[in-house]
Amino acid sequence: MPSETAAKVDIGALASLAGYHLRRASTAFAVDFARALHGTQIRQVPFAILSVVAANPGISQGAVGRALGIQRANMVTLVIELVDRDLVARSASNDDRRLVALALTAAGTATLAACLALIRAHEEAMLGPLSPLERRQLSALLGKIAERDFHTV
Amino acid sequence: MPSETAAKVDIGALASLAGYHLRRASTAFAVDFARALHGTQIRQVPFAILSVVAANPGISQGAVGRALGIQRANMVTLVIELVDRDLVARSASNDDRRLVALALTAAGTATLAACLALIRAHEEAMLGPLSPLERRQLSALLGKIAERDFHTV
DNA sequence: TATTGTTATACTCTATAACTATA
DNA sequence: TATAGTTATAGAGTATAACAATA
Repeated sequence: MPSETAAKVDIGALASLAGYHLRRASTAFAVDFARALHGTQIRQVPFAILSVVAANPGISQGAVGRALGIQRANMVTLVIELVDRDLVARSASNDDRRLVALALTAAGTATLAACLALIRAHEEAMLGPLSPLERRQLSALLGKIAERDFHTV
Repeated sequence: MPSETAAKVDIGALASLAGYHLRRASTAFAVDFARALHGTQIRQVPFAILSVVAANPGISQGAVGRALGIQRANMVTLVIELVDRDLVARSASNDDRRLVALALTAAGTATLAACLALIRAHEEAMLGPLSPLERRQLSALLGKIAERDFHTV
């Protein structure tokens, strides 16, 4: 009987946990993000890096990681990917030769803009059921939660 | 100069994206969940399975997966882990011999209760900065977003 | 000593494809 | 033919430890 579709199962204690709903909503966004940006080959985390580098030309690799909650060790592979795709350029800092300075290439700037347009449409679709007031409320509430010491993007 | 602590870097366009804040908040919850339940060896996804099975004794493995957005293939390993730890018991359904019926063992019931107490404290800490009204608002808003066809936990 | 970037490695979660046994 | 469970495998994100170069 194919008419059994979605049986609406009771999820128990889970229903009262904010962490669970946060996880489901976040994953839903991630899935739709991947769908919306499939053509660009840009994923959520690399996009976040592009956004931070664009806002801070010459920023060090480590500083980008700290801003996004990405560990040093994991930044390496992510940056290499962006450099290999010619979206980000690396240069040695003169002041402190331990630092690697990052900046967007022309292609990186163009890609960021193109992605942003796709992401705006994706967000609009995902937030569809929310009024402008509710969207502001959501942002404010999430901000209060995540405004701490966290690691990890 | 160690006083540079958290340089408050501008994250650019990211700051206006609900998906980004959702991801950060969700990850923050996941990290603290792992910390709070470290002693129990129970992770977010296995806990979700325990919760659904507890609320629906005898439910099939596939139905649990559909309720939580976990794919059939991925349910297998997760259920095996819970069975190996004697938290969940499997039995063959009489009506439809393709189905595997799941139920909590006594140990599973006890573990679920113990985890829930730890999770309540963890949620209380994570939602600390939110008033009771704001918590209800957050739940309602997340519910509106995730109330769709999604897959994936 | 402390920090940056790096390498190596492991674990969790998620995804797809193909197989079997039942229906 | 369709579904449930399974197996195998891969990709993405995140975690820790240890090393070299530099401060």
